[in-house]
Amino acid sequence: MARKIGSHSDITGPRVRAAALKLFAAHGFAAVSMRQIAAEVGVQAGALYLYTPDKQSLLFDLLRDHMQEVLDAWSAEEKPEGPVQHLEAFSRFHIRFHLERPEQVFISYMELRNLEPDNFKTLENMRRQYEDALESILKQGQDEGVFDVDDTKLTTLALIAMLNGVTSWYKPDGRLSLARVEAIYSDMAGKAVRMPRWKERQRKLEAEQAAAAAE
Amino acid sequence: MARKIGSHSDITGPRVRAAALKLFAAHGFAAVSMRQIAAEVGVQAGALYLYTPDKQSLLFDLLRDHMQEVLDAWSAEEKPEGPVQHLEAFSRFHIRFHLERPEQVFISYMELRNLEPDNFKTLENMRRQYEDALESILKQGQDEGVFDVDDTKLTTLALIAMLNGVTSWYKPDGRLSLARVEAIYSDMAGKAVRMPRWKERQRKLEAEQAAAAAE
DNA sequence: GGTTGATCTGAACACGTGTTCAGATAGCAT
DNA sequence: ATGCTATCTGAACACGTGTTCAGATCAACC
Repeated sequence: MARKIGSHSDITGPRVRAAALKLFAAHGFAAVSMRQIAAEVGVQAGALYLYTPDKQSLLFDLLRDHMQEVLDAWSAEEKPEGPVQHLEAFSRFHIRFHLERPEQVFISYMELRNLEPDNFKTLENMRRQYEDALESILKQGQDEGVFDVDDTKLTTLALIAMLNGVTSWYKPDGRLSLARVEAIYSDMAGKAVRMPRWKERQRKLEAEQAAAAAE
Repeated sequence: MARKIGSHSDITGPRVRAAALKLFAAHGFAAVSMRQIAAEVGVQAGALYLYTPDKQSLLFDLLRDHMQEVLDAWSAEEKPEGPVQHLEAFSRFHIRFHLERPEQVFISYMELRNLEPDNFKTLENMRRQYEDALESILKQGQDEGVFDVDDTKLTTLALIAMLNGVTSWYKPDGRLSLARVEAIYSDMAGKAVRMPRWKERQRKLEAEQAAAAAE
C-alpha cells in the first residue's frame, strides 16, 4: 500500500498542524515525537516531511502564525476614545481572543525556549509589539492623569501575566461564562492602574493652590 | 578507573539535584537527558542512580521540596492585622520568595505536566493549599467590606498569575530593585481588589437610610 | 484510458534514550 | 596494613529519535 484513498495536501496539511498543536500543548514539544504526530493524523512519519522541512519548523510556524493572528486581530478591533475605555477594550479583547485559542496560547509561552535562536528572536519581537500596544495605552492614561502607574513597562507585563493566567483554569462549560470572566478581569485590570479619586482631587487642589500662589 | 578521589555522597547528592534543577529550568524536563545531568556533575550517567531511583523522581523531588518550602515559609511569616495589610504582606512575601528561587518557580509550573498522575495530584494539593491561604485573605476582606471582589477563587488565581509573572522578566541587576518591584506589585494587587471609597460611602449611606426607614 | 505527478508506505540510517550491572577504586575503620 | 563498603566507571540492553528515500498507489488531466 502507498498513497491512501481520498488523500489530498489541502486536507492532510492542516491536519498535520492541528495534530502538532494538540500534542505539543498536551505533552510539550520535546516530549512529542514525529511518529506520534503522524499517528494522530493517521499516516506514517515519513509523510509529515511533505508538509514541514523538520520538527522545529512545525513548532515555529504554529507560534508565528498565532502571534500574527493576535496582532492582526487587535489591529482590526475598534478602539474607543479615552485610556480607561481603551484599556477595558484591550482587556476584554485579550481575554476573549485567548480563551478561544487555549492551545495556541499555551504553547506560545511554554515552548518559546525550544525555538532555535533566530526563530526565538522573531517571536520575541512580535510579542514586544503586542506589549507595546498595551503600554502605549498606559502611557496615554498616565499623561492624562487618569492612570496612577509607577512604571508602564512593568505594569504592562504584570497586566498581561494576569490576563494570560485565565487560560490555565477557564473551562467553557464551567461555573463562569466568558462574558462574566471578561467583565471581572477587565474590571480588575482597570482598578489596578486607575488613579484613585482622592488622589485626583488632591492633584487638582494642589494645582489650584499653586496657581493662587503665583498671583 | 572507578571511584573518584574526594567522592562523597554528601557532596555529589546535592550536586545532582542542583544540576537537574539548572538543566530542567533551562531546557525543560523532557529535553534534558540523564547523561547531560551527569556531565554537569562531572560523573557518568550510571552514578546518578545512586541518588535517585529514576528521572521522574528527580523532577518530583525538586517540585515537592519547593512547594513545601513555600508553604513553610508563609506559615513562618508574621501576619499583620487587617485584610489590607495581610494582603500586602502576602504579595510582598510572594514576590520576594519567588524572586530568590527563579529556577524552582519556573519548573514548578512549567513541568507539572511531566509528572506521573499520582505525583501530579500531590503537587496539585500543595498548590491549592497555597492558593487557599490567599483566598482566605480575600474572603475576610470581602466580609469586612474592605475588598470589592466579585469571585474570590477567580481573583485568587488572577492575583497569583500576576505576581508569578514577575519571575519571567526580573533580573537582580536590572533597572528596578527588589524592594521597588515588591512595592509596585503589592500596590497593584491591593488596588485591584480594594473597595473604592465612593462605594464604601454609598454602602454606609444606604445602610443609614435603611435604618431610618425602619424607625 | 493511459499518463503524469502528487501522496504515502515501509524500511533503513545513525544516533540518543533511561536504566542496569559487574568490576574497579577510593575512603575509612580496625 | 588489611578488609570492608561507599562510590563510580564503562559497557551493555532494548528501544525510541528525527530524517531520508526508493518504490507503490491514488487522483486528475489529456
